[in-house]
Amino acid sequence: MKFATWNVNSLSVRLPQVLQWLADTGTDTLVLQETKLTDDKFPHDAFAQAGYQSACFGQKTYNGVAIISREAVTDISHNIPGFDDHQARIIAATVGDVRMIGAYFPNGQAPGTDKFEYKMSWLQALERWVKEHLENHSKLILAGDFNIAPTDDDVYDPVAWKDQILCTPQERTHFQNLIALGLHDAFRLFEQPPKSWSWWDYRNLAFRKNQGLRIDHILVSDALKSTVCACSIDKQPRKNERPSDHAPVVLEF
DNA sequence: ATGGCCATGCACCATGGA
Repeated sequence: MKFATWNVNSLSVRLPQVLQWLADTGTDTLVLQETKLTDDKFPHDAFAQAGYQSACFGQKTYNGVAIISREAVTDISHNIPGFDDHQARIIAATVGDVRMIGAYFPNGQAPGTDKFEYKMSWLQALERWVKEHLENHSKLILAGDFNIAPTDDDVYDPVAWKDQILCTPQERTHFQNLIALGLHDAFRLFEQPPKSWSWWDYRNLAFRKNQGLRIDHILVSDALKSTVCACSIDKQPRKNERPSDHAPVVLEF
C-alpha cells in the first residue's frame, strides 16, 4: 500500500502534475493540501477517469484539503470537532482498516502575531482530538503540511532560522506532543540522506541550492509502525515546470 | 558577479505563503 501527502499550492494549476504523478508512482491514496478550490470546482471527474475516488473540503483562495484513493473512502469528516474554524484545513477518512487524517496546519506568520496564536490554539485542539481518535482507531495516519520543522536537522540553515516561524520552540513542543500520543515520524524510522527537505522557497534558487525545510510529515500509530516498510520524499515533481514549492512525502506499508 | 517567487482576486497592485 502506497500512501502519500502533497501540498500542491493550487490544484487548478497542479492537476495535470498530480495526475501524471499518480500514474508514474502508482500511489494508492494521496492527501492534498492547499487545493484552493471550493467543493463545486473540485475535479472529481478527472480523478475518477484515472481510477480514483475523491473527497474534498475546500474554500476560495486559501487552504483546502482532499483525499484521493483507489479504494473506497468512508466516514469522511472535516476539521476538528468542537474547534470553531472558518478555514478548511483537515479531511479525515477511513480506507480499509486505516484511519487517515490529511491536514494543512496553519502557517503562523511570526511569533507574537494573531496568526501565531491561532496556530497554537489549533495545535492544542488537534492534539485533544487526535488523542481521542487514537482510542477508536489503532491504525492511524496523521499526514500533511505541518508547517513545523521538528528539529534543526530539518532545516538547511538552523542558525538563520533559529526561533523563526516553523522553527520556534513552541511549535516544536506541539510536534512532540503529537509524538507523545503514540505516533511516529515515519520518515525518521529509516536511514535518510542528509539534508532532506520537503519544501524549498520559490525565491533565491532555493531548490537548486537545496535550501529547504522538512515541514511535510507522515505520522503513524504504533499499530501501523510495525507494517511500515519505507518512507521517502519524492523530489522529482519539484523539478517540473511550474512546480509546487512542496514535494510529496511517500509511505509504503 | 548578482539577484532572481508564485497564486489569487480583482485589478494592473495587495495579500499570503513559509
